[in-house]
Amino acid sequence: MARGDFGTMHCSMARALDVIGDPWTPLVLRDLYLGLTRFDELADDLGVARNLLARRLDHLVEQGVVERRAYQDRPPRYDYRLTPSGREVVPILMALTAWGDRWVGPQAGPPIRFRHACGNLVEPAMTCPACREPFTVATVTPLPGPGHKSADGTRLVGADGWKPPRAASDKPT
Amino acid sequence: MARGDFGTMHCSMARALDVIGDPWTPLVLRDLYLGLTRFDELADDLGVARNLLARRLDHLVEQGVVERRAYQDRPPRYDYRLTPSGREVVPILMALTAWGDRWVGPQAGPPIRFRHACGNLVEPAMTCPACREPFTVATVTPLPGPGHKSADGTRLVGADGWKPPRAASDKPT
DNA sequence: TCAGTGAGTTCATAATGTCAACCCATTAGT
DNA sequence: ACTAATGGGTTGACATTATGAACTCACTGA
Repeated sequence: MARGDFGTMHCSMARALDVIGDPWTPLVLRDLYLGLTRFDELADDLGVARNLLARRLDHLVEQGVVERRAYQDRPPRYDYRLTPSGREVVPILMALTAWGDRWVGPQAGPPIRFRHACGNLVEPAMTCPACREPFTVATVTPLPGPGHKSADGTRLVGADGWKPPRAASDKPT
Repeated sequence: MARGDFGTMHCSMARALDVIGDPWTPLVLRDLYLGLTRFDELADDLGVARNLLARRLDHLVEQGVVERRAYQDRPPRYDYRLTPSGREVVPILMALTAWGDRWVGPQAGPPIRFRHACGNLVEPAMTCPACREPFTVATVTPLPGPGHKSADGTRLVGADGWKPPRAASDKPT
């Protein structure tokens, strides 16, 4: 199984990873979110090799996450913007950033925080929209959906007696 | 800038990506969450090269996201479990899965869904814990935090007049 | 005319990933 | 006692991908 097959796997996460699973890609998307739009800005800001950045951007455009548009004609010049699907990834990147702060961040405290329109300074976390409680492995159960096939790592889903993973420090059963 | 430097960048997301940014790693963590624990189970389920899986697991153990423990002594046999930080990544993976369903998933519908302890079948989404509204790029503002340094892609954060990215279909200003 | 900008491309080299085969200690089957 | 199977890897050859620097090409502005 090679990385090139991610896009055809019957697994939504693998398919998502095919689009944004490259290590540079989330950083590119974050920069587009923060307001950088041009090739050189991205290359300079991230320090990524320019040919690699070109490939990543092409891929993101193909996948519909980023749009390439001309902002002048002579000479032709382009910039890059998030599409609706691209904008929907951003909160996930915020959650990832918050996780990084919590567990592997620099000692000095979070370099970046987020304020919601309601006025609150919030730590991005997954919350159940219905009851407002945070999602954790202990309070969420995976179930087979309409497109479920029992294969490729999802075969445990929906098995009778499924339990959230034991804490690493728990005794084996 | 090489991928090897991600762990030392002054950016919580880059540091998070250093830990879980490899394309296989989220799939490994998902399998551990779903209940697989053994090397061979993971290798067979994912189809990942075994030496690569060994390296990924070592890295995850080093970073404290996964714990390796002996479950028998003769012959020595080990399994892998999520640590607290590992369990905290899982909701982010759920969000990624949901994004994949929405934008790049198979036509047949989501292969997997999630039920919260409150009884609701929910689409994992980032929600403001205070006001219960979903996070979007339009309702969240990034601000410099206590550990902020103006460098490496975060220099736009907190700039006066920062605005969420325009829709790709909007006219340029 | 000459330097600079923006958006890349090309090339040599280095690092990683992939695949198949192998190893080792033990247990199960015959 | 011999044989195969299990589990958790390691080794090595080969293929793919990433990196970094230099180069291109079409302008623009001084």
